[in-house]
Amino acid sequence: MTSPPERKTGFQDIKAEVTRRIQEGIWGSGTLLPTEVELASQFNCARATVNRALRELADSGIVDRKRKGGTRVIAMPVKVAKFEIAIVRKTIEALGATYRYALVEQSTGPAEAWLRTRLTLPKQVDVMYLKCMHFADERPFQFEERWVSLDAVPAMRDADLSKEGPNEWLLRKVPFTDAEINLSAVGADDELAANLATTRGTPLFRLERTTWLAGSPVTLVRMTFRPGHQMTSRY
Amino acid sequence: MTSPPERKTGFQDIKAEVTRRIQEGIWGSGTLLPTEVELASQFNCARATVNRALRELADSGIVDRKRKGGTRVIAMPVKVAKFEIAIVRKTIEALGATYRYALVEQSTGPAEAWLRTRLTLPKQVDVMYLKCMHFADERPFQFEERWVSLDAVPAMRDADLSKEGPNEWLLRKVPFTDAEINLSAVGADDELAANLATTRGTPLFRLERTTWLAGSPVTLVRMTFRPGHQMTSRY
DNA sequence: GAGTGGTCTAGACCACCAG
DNA sequence: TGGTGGTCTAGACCACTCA
Repeated sequence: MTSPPERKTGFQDIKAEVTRRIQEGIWGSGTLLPTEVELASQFNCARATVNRALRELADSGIVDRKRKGGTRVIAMPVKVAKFEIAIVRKTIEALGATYRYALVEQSTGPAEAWLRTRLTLPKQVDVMYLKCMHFADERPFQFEERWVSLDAVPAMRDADLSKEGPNEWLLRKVPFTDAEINLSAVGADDELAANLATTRGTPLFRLERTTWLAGSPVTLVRMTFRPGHQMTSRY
Repeated sequence: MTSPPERKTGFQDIKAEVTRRIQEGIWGSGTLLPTEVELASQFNCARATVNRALRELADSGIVDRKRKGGTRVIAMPVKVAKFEIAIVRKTIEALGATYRYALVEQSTGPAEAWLRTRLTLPKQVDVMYLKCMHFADERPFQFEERWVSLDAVPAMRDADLSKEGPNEWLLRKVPFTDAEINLSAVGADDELAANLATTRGTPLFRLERTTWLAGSPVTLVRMTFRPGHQMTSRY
């Protein structure tokens, strides 16, 4: 026989096969799939193998699983897109450009009302306010504004941010448990225009991230990118 | 003894404990974690349980795993943010608003050069071009432009898009295997300004998605949102 | 070559929830 | 309340890769 190696049925094969059946309409929207036991029998493998395959499909938002209810093909899938949020330096280096960082401004003072609201901060907490620039091949790439709770990160007072950006400093020093990311489009004001070498009103892509450590707010960062910046994801 | 229920150690407990140790700096950046066998022994559970915990942490971008190399804490983690991309109607209904859809324009013709490039289309393929609007409580919410390969979706020619948006129609009829999502900020041109009830130059948030079915391009959709729109993700 | 993670198995018990 | 998925176990073999 010239039969090829013929690998055994793995969870990846099952994922592929189930996906195929859904995509080809064999199992249309809302269809109730066979139980794990049945599928295991059909695929001639252990139930755990089927379980892993279906569990991962559920994670991807392809099917919905309920105890006793079985596994169903999701009718209008809420697709989940994963975006990789790397630190700016990595992003720039990935573009093949040379990275440079510059601290523009640094100050400390009590948190303003809007910031306390945004961070869920108790009254009267000191925050450090930072402005910095990230360059790619000496051209402006990203303007960063950041507010750091000195209550959560007292060591920030003594941080040397002349060489290393606050992002990397914080990543090294302070862990966080929760984050909220917010994407939007804004028009350049005079400061943004000046820093990003563009004109007032230019549409710019902005990413804001708020992070907490065990319920306590750590930092809010507002990153505004040079004109034309895009975020991309494949799945 | 008044000992509490004391659930057995599960993979979730292990995930939590490992996460804690990383966050508290017990296992700093780059640290090599104990092997699965060792951890299983420490946690008094089966290796498979540790395996699942560590595998999921690797999926989250917290640790890096290599055969023979062991499991390491990632130094500068590339955070993965998951954004839910629901159909517009769902998004609007989730806001508690009433959804309305309107088809603005529809035409069919050969694909232009830029589109062929964008979709990896072979020469001379007919595409359907669509413009539609999505309203929330009768106010403009999203302007949608779409190009559909009639080669991949011949049934599109006969689709009734007067009541249902092309997005929902396609989701019901045509599966896809791969997608690329692109986020950017654009300034409103005259058409966008008119459709989204704003003024020329207003910064707008845009989401473009290209989808393929088994390597063949299906559709490219360009969704531009009303001023102030944001996308949010928590993790 | 040897150590590590990747995966599968066969069986078991449990928790949730639709009928 | 019974059926279904959720999870764990103890063991096994394999595949990658580092030294």
